[in-house]
Amino acid sequence: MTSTCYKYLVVTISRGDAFDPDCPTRVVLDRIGDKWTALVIGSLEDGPLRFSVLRARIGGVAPKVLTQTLRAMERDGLLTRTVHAQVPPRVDYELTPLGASLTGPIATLTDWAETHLGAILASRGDYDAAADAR
Amino acid sequence: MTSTCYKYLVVTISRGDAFDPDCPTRVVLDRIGDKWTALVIGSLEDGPLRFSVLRARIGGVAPKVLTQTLRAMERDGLLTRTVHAQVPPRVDYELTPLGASLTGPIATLTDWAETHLGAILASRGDYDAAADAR
DNA sequence: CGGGATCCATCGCGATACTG
DNA sequence: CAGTATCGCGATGGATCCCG
Repeated sequence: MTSTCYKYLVVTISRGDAFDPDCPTRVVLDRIGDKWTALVIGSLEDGPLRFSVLRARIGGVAPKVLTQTLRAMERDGLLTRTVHAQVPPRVDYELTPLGASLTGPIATLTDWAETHLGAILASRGDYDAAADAR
Repeated sequence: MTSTCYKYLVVTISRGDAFDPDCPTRVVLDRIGDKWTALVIGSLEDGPLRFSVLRARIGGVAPKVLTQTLRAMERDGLLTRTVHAQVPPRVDYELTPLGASLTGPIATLTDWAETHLGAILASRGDYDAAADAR
């Protein structure tokens, strides 16, 4: 961790305002840390999808919430929203280059998660067992 | 994104239960996506710190919330909590190898965030300006 | 000093119903 | 089809007070 951004994080920590809304890591974490954004990115990796298909692929997401997620991502320039003037309505969502480039960092996180999930789950088991014993 | 974990994500998506609590990416995202965990990891990178120092370094975090964060991280095996039997009490927190290894993926995310923050903020500005115009 | 206990504000998220 | 409107729950995070 030697990037300027990390320095920024350290600096903001020492300044006591690490939650400066312009802290890059915070901005990104607030976006992909929500419940559906990472899943949307994964679903759109192979190409554009329309609203209903996206909704079916992800499963279990309420229309309102999916709309919220997509709007936030559009606002951040992660995807484009294309309305086709026809009946019935058809709206396509497609990752921008910016959004597609986020798959890299997510993959890194995903690889780490896959490698270490066992350790995390085991640690949780131990911790809870020790707590129960008391 | 060709890891097994990503396949797992895709599979769980197609199964409609992508929020299976055992989805590795979800577990990790739920932890580092919270408000303070990433900051704690950054603060502990250079060595162990005691509670009060950690609290001062991060700034703006309530004792209760910091305790919650540290306990969750301890439960997941990301750090160790060492109570020194002395008066006044002294408790040290230190990253485990597992916790330290998380700095890699976080750095990747941080680098991406630093590189693209400008584009995100610009996109937000455009989006909001267009919305205001209406 | 390092919390535990309690109360509380906020907000993400979800279920349901309705519409251009 | 692709949303919007409304209602409301539950979890996170915070403020305050207290204790070993």
